Amino acid sequence: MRAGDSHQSRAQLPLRRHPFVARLEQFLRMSDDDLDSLWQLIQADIRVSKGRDLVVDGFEYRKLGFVEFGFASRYKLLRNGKRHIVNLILPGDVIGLPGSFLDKACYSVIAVSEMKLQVCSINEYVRLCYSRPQFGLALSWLAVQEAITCAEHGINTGRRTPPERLAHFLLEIYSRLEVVGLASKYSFDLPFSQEVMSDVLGLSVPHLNRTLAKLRSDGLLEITGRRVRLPDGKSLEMLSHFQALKLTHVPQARSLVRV
Amino acid sequence: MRAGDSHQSRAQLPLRRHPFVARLEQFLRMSDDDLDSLWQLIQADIRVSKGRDLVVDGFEYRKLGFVEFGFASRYKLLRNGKRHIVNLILPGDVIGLPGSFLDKACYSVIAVSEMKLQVCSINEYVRLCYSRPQFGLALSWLAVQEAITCAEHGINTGRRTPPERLAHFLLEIYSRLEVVGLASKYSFDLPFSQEVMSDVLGLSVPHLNRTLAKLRSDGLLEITGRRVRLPDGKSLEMLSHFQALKLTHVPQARSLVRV
DNA sequence: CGAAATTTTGATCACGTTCAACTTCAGTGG
DNA sequence: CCACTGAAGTTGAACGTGATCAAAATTTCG
Repeated sequence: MRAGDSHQSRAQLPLRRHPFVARLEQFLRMSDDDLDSLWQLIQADIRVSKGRDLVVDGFEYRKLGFVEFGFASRYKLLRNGKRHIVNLILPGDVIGLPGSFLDKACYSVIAVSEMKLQVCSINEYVRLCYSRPQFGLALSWLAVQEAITCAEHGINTGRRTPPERLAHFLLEIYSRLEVVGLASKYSFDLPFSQEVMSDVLGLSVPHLNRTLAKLRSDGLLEITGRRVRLPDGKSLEMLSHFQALKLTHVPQARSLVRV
Repeated sequence: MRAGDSHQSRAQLPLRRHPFVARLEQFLRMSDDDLDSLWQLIQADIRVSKGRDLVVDGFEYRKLGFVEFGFASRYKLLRNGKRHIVNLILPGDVIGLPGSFLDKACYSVIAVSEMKLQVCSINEYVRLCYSRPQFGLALSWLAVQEAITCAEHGINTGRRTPPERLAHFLLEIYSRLEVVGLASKYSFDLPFSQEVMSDVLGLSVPHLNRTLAKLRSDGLLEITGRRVRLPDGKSLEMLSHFQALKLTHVPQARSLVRV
């Protein structure tokens, strides 16, 4: 933890406990030195209030933002007035993926709650990748995870019934929050309105509401205020064909002996 | 082209003309030397016949396959017997993304036509990333592109009407084929049965068929055998809210001067 | 406390699924 | 060469699901 001390005041929590780092550690072993070189890229701590736009569809965005806390949604507005939420952004997620890889962002990102994030420029990050290639690989791993999440959303809306979709959604959020220490024992805080969830799942608000009621009456879901509990996780997993992702570790340079 | 000559016999076409290289060149400048070091990873040329499984859901897969020609589909079978195709794999695409990043692949890949691909082990590729970090970045760019494609499929099935979906799908395939030189002037060969397309779009086969008929009668689509023509690309783009992806270039090491 | 946002309930209706039959086409062997 | 086969494409009718619209109930927040 020694190497990170110089930046503690900015990060305001031990680096190793930042949810983004917790996520990286799923698949990448980082020395204190690695961690420190990553943190030196951070240009600013940003606080964002609920409802603020972070990325706007059609405009250039060339930063990476590591979410320390708070929630956001990445969405696209269609010409017919409908909105589709491509992915929800949770603590530990990166904002600017995929926006920073495009001339112009193709989705918007809006804060769903008060948020705090650390921001660096994408060019700084790429420079780091040239000196420490494992960060380029880490970025690949993150992007692959993003791709899988989106693919599952496609399966949800394409081929699953509304109760299956909702069950899958709840389990996905649960498992993503668990990785960063914000959920355990099938229980977590769900800071999303039903309108947001319906735009993720491709359902109308009334129908989502009825679907929630159904899962509740089937004993698969309990809601108290913002708190969600899944009393029978296994049944939910069966119902929704949910499988937790197990990412491999990024191989380390020295372990890759030429055959 | 000098540097690649030693491997010409294996690649069987000039390296620069391989569709995967054409795709990479969208966003990465590669020297002959870079290209050669990539091609040295190739362990085998593989030919696959129609209907063969390349990746199987639930099994380990630790390779990258660069498609020289032919088509495949990446799909998941649900317990209720339905199938959802997460993405179609075209010439220039990579097989094993995302499968190689997981303990066990979470989707299957099946050849939809005769195929040919060049294969290397994922570990060999990662080793290359440590010596030439731009390949790690390239992998990120590819994964981001994959994520965006999947996200658009989610929007398709979540919030677009069947004609919009189909229009978007046709334009997506067109623009992906165009990048690798297999389509031009809004015309291309579409080697997918209606059953495949319906599993991409989350529609039943009869309804997809009627939707095809509708686009045809609206003068937005002409089909002769396998050949597809989109007589009014602009209207299709309007109808489906389609936007071509413009990926940024991967910054080169020397262009990233510290501020 | 009042205003606004969110959640819940109800009634109607259109869209897309399902299932079935029929057609067309490509490939194969008699 | 034509008959046969199986796959792919096309069409039709009936049904059910989830959207839509509207209104009431509840919660949140200024």
